[in-house]
Amino acid sequence: MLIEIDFSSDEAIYVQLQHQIIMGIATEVIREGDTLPSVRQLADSVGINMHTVNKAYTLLKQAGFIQLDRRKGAVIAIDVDKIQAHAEMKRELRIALAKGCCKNISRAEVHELVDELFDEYTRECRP
Amino acid sequence: MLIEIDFSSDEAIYVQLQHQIIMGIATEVIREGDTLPSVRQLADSVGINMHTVNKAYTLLKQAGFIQLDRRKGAVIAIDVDKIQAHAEMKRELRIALAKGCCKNISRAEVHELVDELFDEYTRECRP
DNA sequence: TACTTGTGCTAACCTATATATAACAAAAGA
DNA sequence: TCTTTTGTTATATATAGGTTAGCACAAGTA
Repeated sequence: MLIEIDFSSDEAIYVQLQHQIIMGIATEVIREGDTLPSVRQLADSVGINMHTVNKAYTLLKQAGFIQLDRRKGAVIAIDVDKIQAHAEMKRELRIALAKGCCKNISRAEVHELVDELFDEYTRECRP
Repeated sequence: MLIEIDFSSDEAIYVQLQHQIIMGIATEVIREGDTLPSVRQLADSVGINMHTVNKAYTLLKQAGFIQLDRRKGAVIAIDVDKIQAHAEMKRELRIALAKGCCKNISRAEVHELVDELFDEYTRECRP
């Protein structure tokens, strides 16, 4: 999986790493059971410090996206907690949608945008 | 408009201020033309520094939610740039929805959530 | 044995956040 | 006119977060 970091971005490197790996799972570039490069390998290939990668991996583990195993390295393993995931999404969407509402973006336009984004994700999202 | 700050939150105070004011506009607690308290008044009433409020106001001005006038103070004035607002929302939703997709939250469930959130906003969102 | 793995620790550097204090010109009100 | 309040700018300080560096260890691999 190709990972690219924008060093001029105002987003922290470890946050960018998390986002790219989550996008990789959603778009099925990487799938359950696949392994990510080790913290040292990824740090070397991207050109950042080992601890920055470790921070991203640790947070992804806490969020239930990967599991860290000394034998296998970082393995994609989704721990589905729909209650928590739903609550987290609601919290994140509340402000984003309010901003759009202030800017006269209609409910229908948001629905269109959701469909557009979901079409990017090839991963099967079960109801 | 009542503003409450959670000092134990990991969100910066000036970010919390922005969010609460944006939510206030979306829920029509404050409307176009209404004035916000001055930076010093709000700082005093909330118990924070003047510069923290000023930072929030300046960013809200740059984002096109308020206008700062030496005579009237901070006035709610929406500068609608739908192109930019749409792009910004798309960027913010991309990661949030990808997370949900990984956690098996379906497209339909997201649509429900969008409707649920939009029902909180009483402001008329024109298409 | 030699190597790599995740993990833990300390230290240093830079930036971001928040505070305090001060000062200024423009506008409002008395 | 005088005073007060306004947004704005500036400087300084303290704390927290992000990133890097180097070192070390136990567990697992080749």
